[in-house]
Amino acid sequence: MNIGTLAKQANVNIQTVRYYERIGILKAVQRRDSGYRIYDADSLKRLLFIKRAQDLGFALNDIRELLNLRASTPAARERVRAKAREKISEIRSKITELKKLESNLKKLVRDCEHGSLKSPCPILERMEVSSP
Amino acid sequence: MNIGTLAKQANVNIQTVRYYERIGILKAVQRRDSGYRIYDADSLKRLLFIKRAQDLGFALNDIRELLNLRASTPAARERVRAKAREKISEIRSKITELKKLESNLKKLVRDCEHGSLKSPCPILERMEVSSP
DNA sequence: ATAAACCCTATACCCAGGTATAGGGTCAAG
DNA sequence: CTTGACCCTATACCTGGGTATAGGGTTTAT
Repeated sequence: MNIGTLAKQANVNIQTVRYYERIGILKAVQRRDSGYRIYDADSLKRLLFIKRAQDLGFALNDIRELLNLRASTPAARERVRAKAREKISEIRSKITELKKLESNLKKLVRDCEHGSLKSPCPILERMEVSSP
Repeated sequence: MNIGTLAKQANVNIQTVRYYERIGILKAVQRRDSGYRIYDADSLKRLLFIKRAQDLGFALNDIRELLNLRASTPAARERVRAKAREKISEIRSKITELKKLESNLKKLVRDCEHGSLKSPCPILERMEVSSP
C-alpha cells in the first residue's frame, strides 16, 4: 500500500510516517521506480505498535529499543532479555504510581460527594508525596 | 524558604520553578522587599506533586487541572468531581494498557530464555495491537 | 565593608516530536 | 492526454517543557 493508505489506517499524518523513517524508527521500505514507498501489513503493525507505546508514555527512543528487541543473534540474546526486564520494571513502577494516584482521586471524589461540610474538596492535601 | 532551597528539595532547577510560576502552575508567592520569593512547605508539596504527576505521563496542563480541583465553591463541586472522574478513567486505561505491555514483555523474556530453538526472540509478533 | 553565595528579570536557546509549505514529479479514470 | 488525487524531497516552523546567559541587585559571614 502507499504511504497515504498506511497513514490513514494508523491514523497518523503522512509526514509523521516519513519522519519516523528519517529518524530510523520505521525502516526504509522498498520503493517503486517512481520513488513511491510501498508498505505492507507489517509496516502497519509496527506503526500501530509505536503509537500504542507512545500513548503509554514511552519516548521514541525507548520504542526504538523495544522494536530492536527482535534482533537476536544467539549472542545478543542476553542484552535483549536485559532490556526487556528493564522495561518491565519501569512499567511496573509506573503502574504502582498510577494506582496510588487513582486511589487518591477516588478518595477525593467520595469526600467531595456528600461532604458539603468538609469545605473545599481538597486535593493537594491528599496528594501527599507517598514516601512510605 | 528561598527559591534555591525549594528547588533543591524538590530536585528541580531554579529556572524550572520560575518557569512554573510563569505558566501559572505554581502560583506567584509573596516576595520580600528585595523581590526574593518566599516559599513554604506547601509550595514544596505542590512542586513534588507536579513532578510525580509528570512522571506518570501527565502534561503540565493536565496537572494544572488536577491542582485546580481544589477550587470549590459549592457550585463548582460537580465540575470538580467530573474532572476527577475523567482523570480516573484515563488512569485506569493507562494501567490496563501497561499491564498488557508488561505481560507481552514477560512472555518475550520467557520465550527468549531457553528457546534457542524458536529463532529470533520475536517481539513485534507478540505486540499485536490488542483490539479484542 | 567586602566577597561569596544568592536572587531578580529578560531573553535566547535546546530537544523531542511533529506539522506545514514550496516546488515538483506520478498515476489512473475518463 | 489531461486533470485531480497522490507521492517525492527539502526546508521551515511549531509546541511543550525546559535550560542557559547576560546584566544587575541582595544577604550574610567575616
